[in-house]
Amino acid sequence: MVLSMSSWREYDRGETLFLQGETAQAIHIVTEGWVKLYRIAPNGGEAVVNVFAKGESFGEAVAFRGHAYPVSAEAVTTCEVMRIPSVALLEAMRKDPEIAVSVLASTFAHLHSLVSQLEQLKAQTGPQRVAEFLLELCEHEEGSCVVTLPYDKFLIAGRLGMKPESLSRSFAKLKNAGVHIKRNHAAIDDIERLREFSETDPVEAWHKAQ
Amino acid sequence: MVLSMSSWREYDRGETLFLQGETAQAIHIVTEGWVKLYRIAPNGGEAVVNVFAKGESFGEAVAFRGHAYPVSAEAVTTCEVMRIPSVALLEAMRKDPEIAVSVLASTFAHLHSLVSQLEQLKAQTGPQRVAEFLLELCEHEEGSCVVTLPYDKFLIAGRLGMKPESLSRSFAKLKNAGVHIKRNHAAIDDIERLREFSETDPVEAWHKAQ
DNA sequence: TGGACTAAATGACAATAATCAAGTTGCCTG
DNA sequence: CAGGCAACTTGATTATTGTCATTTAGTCCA
Repeated sequence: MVLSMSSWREYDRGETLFLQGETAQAIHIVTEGWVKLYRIAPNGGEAVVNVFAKGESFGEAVAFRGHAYPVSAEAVTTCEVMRIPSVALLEAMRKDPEIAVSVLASTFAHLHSLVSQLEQLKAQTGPQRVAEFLLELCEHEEGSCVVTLPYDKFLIAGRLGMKPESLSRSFAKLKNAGVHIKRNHAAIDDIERLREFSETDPVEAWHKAQ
Repeated sequence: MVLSMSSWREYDRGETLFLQGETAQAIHIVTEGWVKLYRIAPNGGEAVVNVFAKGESFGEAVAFRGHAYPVSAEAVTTCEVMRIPSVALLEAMRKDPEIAVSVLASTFAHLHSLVSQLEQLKAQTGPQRVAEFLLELCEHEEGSCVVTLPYDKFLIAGRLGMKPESLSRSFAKLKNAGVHIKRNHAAIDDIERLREFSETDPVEAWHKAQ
């Protein structure tokens, strides 16, 4: 039932899914590619709020009330997105409250991710945020590994609240924590060591980075 | 029904309502005073995520899944808090899906507030964030007004992602935008002018602040 | 193979915010 | 009213980040 009312679309890189201020009438699920949520401040600055990958959904909380989107969405790669009209999901929710609970759970995940970002911005230095970003990409908890940077450095910088130049310098500092960047791959010598770097006091971290 | 299962408690200033990592079993509604939500980063830094006033609720999204709180909560003034066990609300939601929708709406409000904070941190300078904070306290859209700072400056600084000293200096810079601080009151000469300050380009704002 | 384009790194400098230290100010209490 | 405490302000210095300009490297395509 829900599926029957859903539509499905492809977007090219750079294409806009919706703009902040538009009235929300559907929730979106990324089925392929990457979508970024960003916000333009009145002074013109862009803040990347989140980047969603395959399987993730966004816009739940907004759509239900027909509020205006607080953010804009843009495809950062060619991608496929499923669109579920909010009326369809609302109806489903009325029939099965379990659905309501799982929508809430998903919304909570977003809330949690925003809280994490706030913590990082307020309490960590640039290189520490980069370290944490890399750690989240790792699949293991220890040892060494090589991760692929999921999108270009310009976007990563935005996501971490810094300029591309600063990201570049952060990568340079992380060499002392055993991280080597080559193209869009990052080789991490020792995951534990990198985690320690991201968790130590900023002033200590500074000495280590020298 | 829901109310019959709820409890009600007073907290002294500085008392902890819950700590991050604890399992959530209830949502909280502030009926008097102020409660801050904060998060301690692994490196020891504290990030104030939000400060809630009378009438506001928090913890909805977490409680439903019995997840661990991502943040800690502490009373910043003496306050009264209502506690609704999540089982009670879950049951109510099953009976009346409308409740689910309104819980989602409230969760969305939090989500929106977090997005705003991210935007401010990523795209605005310190003084601009302070200006915006003051504007949110104003009840009018234009003209002049006097607002009362809702909590002490140490906490305001934390909420805005800066050190108390920086807040102090920001206030000093805002004198040029027609803001005068006296004790815990801020007199704003011209709301429009202050808004313009918070919305102009950082580099322009700098010239104006000289 | 050789441009031409783009992404990224680097250097020099300005600007913003943190840190440390020293004053204020107001308030409470004996 | 003096003394002491706590919150806040101010000053001097350092560190981090942003900005602008330039260089390097990689990729595409004829």
